[in-house]
Amino acid sequence: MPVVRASKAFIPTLKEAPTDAQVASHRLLVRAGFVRQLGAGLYDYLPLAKRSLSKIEAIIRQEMDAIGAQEFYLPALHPAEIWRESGRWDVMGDNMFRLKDRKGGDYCLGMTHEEIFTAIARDELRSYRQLPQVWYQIQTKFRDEPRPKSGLLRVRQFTMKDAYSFDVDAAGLDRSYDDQRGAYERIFSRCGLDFVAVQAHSGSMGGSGSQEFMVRTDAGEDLVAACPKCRYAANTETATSRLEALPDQPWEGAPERFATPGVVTIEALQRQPYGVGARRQLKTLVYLADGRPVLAVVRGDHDLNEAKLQTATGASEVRPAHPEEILPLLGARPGSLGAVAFTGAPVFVDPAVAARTNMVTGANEDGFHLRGVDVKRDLLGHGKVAELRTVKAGEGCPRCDGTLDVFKALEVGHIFKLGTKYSDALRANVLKADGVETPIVMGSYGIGVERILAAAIELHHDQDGIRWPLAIAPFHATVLPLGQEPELVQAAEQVVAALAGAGVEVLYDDRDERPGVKFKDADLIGIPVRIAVGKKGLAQGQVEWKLRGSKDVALVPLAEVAARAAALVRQATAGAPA
RNA sequence: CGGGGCGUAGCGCAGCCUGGUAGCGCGUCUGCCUUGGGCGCAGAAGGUCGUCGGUUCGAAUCCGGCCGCCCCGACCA
Repeated sequence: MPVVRASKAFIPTLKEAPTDAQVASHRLLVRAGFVRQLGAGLYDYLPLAKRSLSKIEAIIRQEMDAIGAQEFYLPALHPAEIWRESGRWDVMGDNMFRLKDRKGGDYCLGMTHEEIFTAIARDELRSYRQLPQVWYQIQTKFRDEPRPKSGLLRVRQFTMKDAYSFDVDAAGLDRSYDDQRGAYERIFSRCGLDFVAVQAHSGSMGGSGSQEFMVRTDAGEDLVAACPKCRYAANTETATSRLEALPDQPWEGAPERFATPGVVTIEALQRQPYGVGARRQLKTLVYLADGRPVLAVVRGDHDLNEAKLQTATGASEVRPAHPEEILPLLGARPGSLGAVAFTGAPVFVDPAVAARTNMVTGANEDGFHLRGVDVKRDLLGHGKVAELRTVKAGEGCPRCDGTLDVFKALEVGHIFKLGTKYSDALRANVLKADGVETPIVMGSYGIGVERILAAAIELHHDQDGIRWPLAIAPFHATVLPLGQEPELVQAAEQVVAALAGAGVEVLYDDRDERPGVKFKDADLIGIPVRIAVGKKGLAQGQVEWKLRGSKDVALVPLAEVAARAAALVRQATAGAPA
């Protein structure tokens, strides 16, 4: 095992981090000399980072290979045609980096590789006998994120392990999907991450089902709803909850229009003289789904979830309508909108209000509302029930009698049952045993490599720096001679040689620095085992053994450290498939 | 895309309001000193003040355009 000497290594640590680093992983990666920023969402990975990233990739490879997945390496530069075939050249919009070649042909930088892998399957797979196939690669992806942020957590160029499964039928897909899920659990565990697998929104990938692997951290951008009593856990983009049924006072006859001058908020309608509780109001929101207007109706005190609206409409993109788009459509401004008897656009109604009666909503006339609205009678004739609202912490679990917890989380992996969306689009078919041609049933499975790195730091750090899980630490151990005296240096080099001989990866801090500097850097970089060689200990033939995660310092005979470190490394990196 | 902030030495910042000398800390280099938690002393190097234009005798400072970066709201590994 080669030894790295700190005096020669490029490990540019900093006393102060740039102020624009907001999250712990970003701050520490910069301070500890792992990364530097090149541009918005673009990072230089320096040698320390490269070492850790390579370890993460190695774990991913081992687990992929263990379930029979085969590694590929495909281009990151794609001709536009293949994306046009699947229809995603347009769907991906501004998130895709696009460019032209010298002849004027359209190209893009790959955001993901469903199209490319599916094209290979289409061209090469003919028979069900060749299935299942599970293919993967570890490769660079490019996404022109509207807002890169949080260091490595949201960037424009990143490394993804993406895998694709090809089966004859849904049962085969289920098996491939389960294999991947198992591999993902082992990968994240081995990388030292606590994670939860949650039910997820499929977004632009399409398909029937998907799960995200989430790391619970405030640095994350997703919200997960989870039940501590049962296994239920879902991204709030799909999570549902159990709500108490609300009693409604009876109301005879048709809705009644009443004047509400100047009232344009739920809040205002709650106040006197109206006194209409938010839970008795219908909130009507106007959105454009792929450019076409739609209405979303939720309870007054509930929040619309745009991802759910996207699912309900089947659109690839939804956005709130501008006020000037709303007025001509509904004849009123926001604040007086309602969906009663409105057929000018599709209407979606949240289940929480589907059975309600005697509700109040806008009359589509500025300054007027309607009361006595019976949702089933007045809205569901033309409208459709669809999950639209965002669940909140404290609501009932939809699966048991528990109470939902809602927390922030970072997505590190996502697995999808794609079905035949891409095989249909690209005509990737095989012949079944009965001689009939059938579209290949696909799954797609992604892991963000740099996100694992950053997530591990979010989970494992303290005031002094990073506390790497041993399996993905840039080095297993660091050896610090606490002075330049020949006997110290000689003893340190003896320890270093023994460690290297025992298969331990060592950073040897041979710099002519004061002990304080070496201790600070060792803590900052976060190497799991620190072996300090000082005069006092050496007089007894001992060196200091300290683990980054603990306060305890042990004196260990010089001759025993290597075996001790090797045992620790063996134990911590166990779990690799044979 | 909507809103806010910033751009001055490698890093962190002051100077700008009220135009005229570009400064501080850390880091770097040299020497001495020190050697168990980012020591101490002395000396030194290092800046087209993001960029283009305007105002002015004179612009880091005032005005305008552009570029870049960060943060807050809608997207994803």
